Amino acid sequence: MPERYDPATLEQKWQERWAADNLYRTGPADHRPKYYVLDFYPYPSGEGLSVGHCRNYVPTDVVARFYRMQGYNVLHPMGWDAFGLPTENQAIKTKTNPAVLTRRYAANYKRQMDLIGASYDWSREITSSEPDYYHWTQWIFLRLYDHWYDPRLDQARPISELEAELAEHGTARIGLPLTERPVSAAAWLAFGPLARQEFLKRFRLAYRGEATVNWDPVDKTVIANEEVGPDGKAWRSGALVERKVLKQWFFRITAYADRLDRDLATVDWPARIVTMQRNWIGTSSGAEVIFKTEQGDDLLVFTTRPDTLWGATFMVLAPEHPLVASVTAAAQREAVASYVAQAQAQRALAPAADAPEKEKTGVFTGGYAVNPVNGAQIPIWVADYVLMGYGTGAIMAVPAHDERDFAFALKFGLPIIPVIERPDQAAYSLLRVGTYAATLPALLREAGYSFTESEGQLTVSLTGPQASAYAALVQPHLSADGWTEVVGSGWLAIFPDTTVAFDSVAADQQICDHIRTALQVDALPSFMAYLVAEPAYRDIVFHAEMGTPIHSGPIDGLPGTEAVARTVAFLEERGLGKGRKNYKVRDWLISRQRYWGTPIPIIHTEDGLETLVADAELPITLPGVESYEPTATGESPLAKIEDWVQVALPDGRSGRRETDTMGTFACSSWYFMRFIDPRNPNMLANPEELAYWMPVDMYVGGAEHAVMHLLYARFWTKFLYDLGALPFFEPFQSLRNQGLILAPAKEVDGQIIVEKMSKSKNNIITPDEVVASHGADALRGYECFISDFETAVPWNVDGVPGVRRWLERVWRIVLGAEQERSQGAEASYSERQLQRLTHQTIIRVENDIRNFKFNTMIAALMEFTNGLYRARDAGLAGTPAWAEALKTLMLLAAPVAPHIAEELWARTGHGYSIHQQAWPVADANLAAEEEIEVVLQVNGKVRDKLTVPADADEEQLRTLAMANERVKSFIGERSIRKVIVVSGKLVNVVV
RNA sequence: GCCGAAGUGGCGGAAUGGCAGACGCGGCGGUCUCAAAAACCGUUGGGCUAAUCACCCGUGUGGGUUCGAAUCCCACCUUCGGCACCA
Repeated sequence: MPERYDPATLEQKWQERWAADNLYRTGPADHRPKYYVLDFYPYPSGEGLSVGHCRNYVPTDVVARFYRMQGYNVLHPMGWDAFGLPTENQAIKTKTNPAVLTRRYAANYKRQMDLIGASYDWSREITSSEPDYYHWTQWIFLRLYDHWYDPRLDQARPISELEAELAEHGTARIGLPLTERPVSAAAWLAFGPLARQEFLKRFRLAYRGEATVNWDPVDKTVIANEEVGPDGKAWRSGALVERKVLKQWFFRITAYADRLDRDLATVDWPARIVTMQRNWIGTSSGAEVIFKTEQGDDLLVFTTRPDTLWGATFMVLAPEHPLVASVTAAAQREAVASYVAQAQAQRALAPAADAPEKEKTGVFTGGYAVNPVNGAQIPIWVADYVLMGYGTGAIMAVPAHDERDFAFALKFGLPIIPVIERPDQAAYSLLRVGTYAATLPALLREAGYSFTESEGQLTVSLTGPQASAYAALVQPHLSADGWTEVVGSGWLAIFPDTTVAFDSVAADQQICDHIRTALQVDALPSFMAYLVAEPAYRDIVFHAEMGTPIHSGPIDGLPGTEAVARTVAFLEERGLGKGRKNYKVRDWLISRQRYWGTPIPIIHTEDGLETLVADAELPITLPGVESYEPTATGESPLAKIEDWVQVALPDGRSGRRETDTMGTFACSSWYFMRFIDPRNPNMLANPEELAYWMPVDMYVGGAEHAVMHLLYARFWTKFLYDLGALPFFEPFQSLRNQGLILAPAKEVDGQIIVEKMSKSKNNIITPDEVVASHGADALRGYECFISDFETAVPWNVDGVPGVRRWLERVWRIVLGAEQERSQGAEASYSERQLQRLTHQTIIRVENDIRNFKFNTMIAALMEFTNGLYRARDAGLAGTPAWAEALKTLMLLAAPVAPHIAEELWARTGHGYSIHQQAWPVADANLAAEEEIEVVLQVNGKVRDKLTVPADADEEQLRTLAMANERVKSFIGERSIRKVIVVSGKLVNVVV
């Protein structure tokens, strides 16, 4: 009997040997093809790794080992995304330096990664909280600050080039949006330094703007969104969170929005991630539109839906809008003044975060503007739901297709005219009790309309195109004082004497007059106000979707996106507006009022100017201090450290350092480049090495990073590309997301409960405990085998022993085939069959690794092992096919089970190391089947199976099928309508 | 609310237009053993049945496309992930 498989001893032995030999050290660029396989940058927490994290690290390790055996130069590094809130909070709590905590946590992660046999090149380990790393985060910040985005060249350029252009031409050639105030060359030259700084802020890719933070009034600190409960109270203090506006740093990612969207076409990523990024960026073709006031002023609005312009029935100005005074008619002056004053008073009281939507308020100015597309006079209102800081501070209101405008129009009785067809074309018509003839229901049924009846009231469902036919059918059967309408699509008001299309403000008035008379009421502000009050119509009166325009003159009937383009062209031809792409994505807020982050290399001088820290002064390091407690002012703890904050500039001026630090997304936006040349003191990374190794070939991590991290990293990569620092513009060629591993399912009161692993639930399973009981190879195998790679799945404690049993079987079949035989009957298995299985398995395993099907890769290896047992019982041990099969099994198992593979390799007399061997090459001829099973179906049901030569053609299959007794009996007397033959698969006889 | 996914035996899953349930866990029966464990062999979706013959049903629910649907389309239900200061 061979020695028992003892993972604890042999795993430790080989891990020490591999480390001593630097087996996984990656050299510089060479002649070989490269493969860069990277895990998402982990944040080392005090809790260490769970088996859930290993779902990421094991598969990438399998891939790295596989590509090494394929002859690639493989880069497989690991480092630590170490700045951030959890460590800082822990530091405050335990009064320990966060750098010390980080090193402790990272060392533990590294120990665990070694424990599971991960083949990282630790000589390239990086930590983003170390000065030699964040030096280059700061370096990139300085370049962002010093560049602007030129839309004409579609790339970043030095800000000095913008200054030169401004001095010569002003903004005339830059193509500013209409909303941006232009500046002439003379005006620019007349600007003082502060005015220039303010102006350039609008262009810089890193700039200081204003943003609202969550303010905890008890702890007197800025807190993260996740530290605010759903009730708007701070987790720690329980205080009601307030909002506070601070000056903060942003990166102008919006400048790159178009390229970030466009270049998604060049990457191999899961489709859902691409879609999520596209939705996040949210490109839409909007327009700036000029409305003329009665006084002849231009009233500029921005709209994301130019296709709805014909439905703009009023305008709304923010209370602070500069034109409020001039458009207000004398009669309304007092009302407007008092509303504006009230709105301003209210704004001073910062509303709580996510306050429930309050009732709309507003006041009519008495003034009108002209809708540029149809010349309609539309009233101008003032309301506080329009914000001066957003867009132009004025909107065109399209109440039929914008929810806020809809609510506002209903409240103030303004007309609402639908101008976009519902995509589903659904419509309802309500026939009220006593308004129609008794014969009508039968007629409707006969005509094919479906309707429901309730207490004599009929609700008919139809579609827009049926509206006029429906009107013609119903009208003669309405009682003299009755009426009905088609609502949702088709839009008609049907009276006994006339049918009115609901297509304009005039029609709205006409319909209202009719209904007023019939209902004998005095006031009915709009047809829509009447419809909304009718429960049957509640869900169909309003929609905000894209669709085909109606009641919109020249764009009627055009598909949505074309309608937008046509409208923009219409406006531009007549000088009434300008197309402008609009993005949902907002600029990236980078400031954190925290200690534990990368310092921002900016100095604020006494005269109010921002000064860059010189490259030679980098890195600006964090001061070592005792206390990381936040200040009471909202500034970061750094602000209290006077000897760090105060700086004297070489020119004699004095200044204060920026005390905000960068959020950690900055660190993780370029780390994949630092791994390529991690110790370079002179530059971010050597350009030749970058050119060889980038982009990352395979990037693997959780789908929770689908949007932000990936978008930010892509943004920085494109920026560095524009600078000429990189020869590529997409950082991650292929991306895969592993599914979450949940805690083992448990049964409570008959209910199966599955939860996330978490410390608070005390249900974390660590790799340490699994390795201790079953070994790293069994853990690795089960991580692969547990489920499809991308699927979330609960851990099953019985799964690891199953994989362990497989490893035991591999151990015994390789080392002790001759000694052991099954007691069962003599098996029949040929050498040729074994050979075929060997080569089929090579193909399967290889394809599965390439396609991230690690679960079926393990299944293939298990089937191979089962086949070897059958072959042994058939007496094949010792044959050439047997020797080839065993060698192949060890090589194919090496990526997933590196320790046992290395041990067996050594014990079977092969040279160290199996991980430096070439991957076996499959022979397609040896793998080919000679005979295949073909299914015979009658009417799609399997009735028999035939074994035929693999190369049997369609005609042979058809003949065999028609001659088959079972097929004949199922056909019986019926005649054959069709015979479908799929070579190599089946014959289906249709009767 | 908005955006994005996923629903298949007792359990994890395989099959992505062509034999549903590969592989493993668990269960059942057996071999070995004084016995147990381990290991090995066999069996294991449901119904009907003397039967492991045959037949019928079966991939969240309802409809559709097709000679043929777990797979494609529509609607619904349920569950999960993200939503910009956790990373």
